[in-house]
Amino acid sequence: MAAGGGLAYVGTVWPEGHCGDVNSTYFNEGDLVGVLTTQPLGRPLDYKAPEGGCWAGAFVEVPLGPRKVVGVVWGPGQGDFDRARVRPVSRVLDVAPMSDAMRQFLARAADYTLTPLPAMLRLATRNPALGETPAMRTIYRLGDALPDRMTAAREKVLAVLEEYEGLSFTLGELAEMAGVGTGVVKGLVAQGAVREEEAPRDGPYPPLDPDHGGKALTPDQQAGAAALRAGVRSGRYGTTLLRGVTGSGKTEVYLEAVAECLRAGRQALVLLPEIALSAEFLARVEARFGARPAEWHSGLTTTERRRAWKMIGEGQAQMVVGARSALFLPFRDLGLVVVDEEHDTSYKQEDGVLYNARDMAVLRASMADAQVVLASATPSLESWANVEAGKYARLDLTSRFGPAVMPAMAAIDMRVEDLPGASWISPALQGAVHGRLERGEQALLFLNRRGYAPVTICRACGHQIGCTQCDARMVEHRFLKRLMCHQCGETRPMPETCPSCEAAGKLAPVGPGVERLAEETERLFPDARLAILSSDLYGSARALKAKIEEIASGGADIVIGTQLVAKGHNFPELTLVGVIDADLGLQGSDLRAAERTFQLMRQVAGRAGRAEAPGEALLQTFQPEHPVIRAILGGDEEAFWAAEAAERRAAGVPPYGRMAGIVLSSPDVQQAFDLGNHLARHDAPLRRIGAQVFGPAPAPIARIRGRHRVRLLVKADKSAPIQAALAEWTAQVRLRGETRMAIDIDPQSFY
DNA sequence: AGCACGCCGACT
DNA sequence: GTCGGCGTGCTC
Repeated sequence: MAAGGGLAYVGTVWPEGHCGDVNSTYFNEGDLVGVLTTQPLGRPLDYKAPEGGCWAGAFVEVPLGPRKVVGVVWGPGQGDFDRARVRPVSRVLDVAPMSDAMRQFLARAADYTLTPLPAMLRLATRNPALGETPAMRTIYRLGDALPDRMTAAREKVLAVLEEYEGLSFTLGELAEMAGVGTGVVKGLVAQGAVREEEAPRDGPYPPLDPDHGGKALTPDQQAGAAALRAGVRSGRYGTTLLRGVTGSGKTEVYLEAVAECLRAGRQALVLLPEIALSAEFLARVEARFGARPAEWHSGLTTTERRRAWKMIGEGQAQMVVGARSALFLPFRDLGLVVVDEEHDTSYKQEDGVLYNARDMAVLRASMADAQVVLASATPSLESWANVEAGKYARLDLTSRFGPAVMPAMAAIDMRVEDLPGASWISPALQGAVHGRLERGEQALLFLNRRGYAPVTICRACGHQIGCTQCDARMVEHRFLKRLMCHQCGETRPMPETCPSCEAAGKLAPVGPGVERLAEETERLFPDARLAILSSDLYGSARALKAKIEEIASGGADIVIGTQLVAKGHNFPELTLVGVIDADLGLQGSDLRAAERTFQLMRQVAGRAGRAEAPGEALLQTFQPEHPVIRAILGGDEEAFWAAEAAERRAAGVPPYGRMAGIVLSSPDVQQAFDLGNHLARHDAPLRRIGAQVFGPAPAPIARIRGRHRVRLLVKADKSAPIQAALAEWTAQVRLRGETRMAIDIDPQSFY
């Protein structure tokens, strides 16, 4: 820990023990060190250690050509560069060095994802102003002298300082806590009874108390909590799949594991999908531990970001609640990683690097002797298979917390419902909604499609309006009065005439989006208060979260939402969920279509009936006999997973085989295809490990932002060393001009 | 990533 | 002649 609670900042000498690594190396002045920067050079460059030497892992500033860049001392220098041209490290930055374990983790993660190491380092240092001296602020502490005249106001100020000795307050904070004006504090300063000090703005986070506010747990929860606590106490790596239906109290259970981790003096990380990172969740953590944890997500300001990054690196933040990139924070001593909603597909996305946060969490934990808890109501097939294979432990929370039960689920067979054109709410569903409205309960109509209508067609010539930059149709957003491409985000005004045949007044919307569904709902239920929840309707994540909270507190009778309503928000009044198009996710030939639809439908249905009133979920479908629809309705999850697993195993695809997607993109289709064909022909490195190449073929979205995309798929045995083979294979080609190659290990979709 | 170098088309 | 296009290569 930094001396003096973070006061001894400037010029801190990071001692040996501080790194958390017993065997970290020290380099004397003039020694050759290898410094890794975020510049895409592929490997560390040699520099001379600066005056005073430096530790391996130190953050440094080095000259690179005419510039100065930030880097990390990765290890000893290579010594293969003309010694006379080696330049010295400019300076060592005043932040905690990167631990050996963190450097190893980044290296392993880079190997796994076939990402250049500098890009990996960028993920771990994507935070502001490391090189700058920290901003200071004035804080107020108890002084040595007594005031010559004691008043009631002065007493209050001194009482606050005595009660919270060791904590530091700004002028405003102290005055507010004492309930006095700032003049009183200033008066005490003049008399020496209160001392002014300069302290870094980046202060430690308030301590969390593992025994602050434990809730009474059900026997089921107690058993789960005990098992997780034992895992944390072991001080070794282990992964547990914590399965429990919505409302079964998973959060309470894993917070007990966090508590045990805090007791052990180690740091805990809770990963959430970005959208689920809500004030509600943070309030629950605060209620349990008596103070707010550190946060890490895209909405932080530069100052908050730097404080979190530095304090986590010094072990001055015991718990971090964050989105997936929090996995790359410089924890001193990580003892537990919770991945909540572990099946969520947003864990696998581009941050410049293609990685799956769930898998990287397991990798990082295994290298840090930490425990992993994967929590979900509907686990991914990967995790299910890892449990079956004995790699993960499994805990099931079966009973729902409180009096509510899982909603009754039923299909509405749309083949026999009599629906006029341009309407999507069947009479059966309308009836159910009426019933809920009469009882003063909330209903949710779920449609996983943003906008007004997914297709705009010309009734004169049949033309469908597409994006000029992408191979995708423009989606009408009536709220914005524009057409929008959901691939590149480009918008343009809704045209009056057909762009193809120029006929006027012939453009017609086809199919529903949530906005159009809202229109129909308004017609059917003119007296109900409507709310639409769609990620594009609110300017910011903050505004969206505010809207969600308004709805949760009863600010709407009917909620119309896209999939973001499925993600971990409590709507206590909600008792009916109507899925407008349960077949939507089953179209196409994606390998994971069944799994995703199953997860999404179960999750959405789980929104209904959390509190006292029993819930009901109705699925509108044109194929009620479809095995996935039947599995969703039947609720036999084990049977569904087993059947799905058997199919995947037979096909030799993930999680029973390994796959990689290679996307080549270029403004010129021919160049992308030529490169793809060249790779496909020179597949010796892949054949050697028994892997097959499919393609090249146009990618699922053949053009995005004006770049044509060509895709190759590689399929190999589970045990085959696919990364090494892919590296050798792709090294055979050199990318020229505008052509780009992206390698996606374990892709989420396999069209 | 930047930034320099260098080798070919249309301008004062 | 020379300004400037961006392909290629280098950065310790």
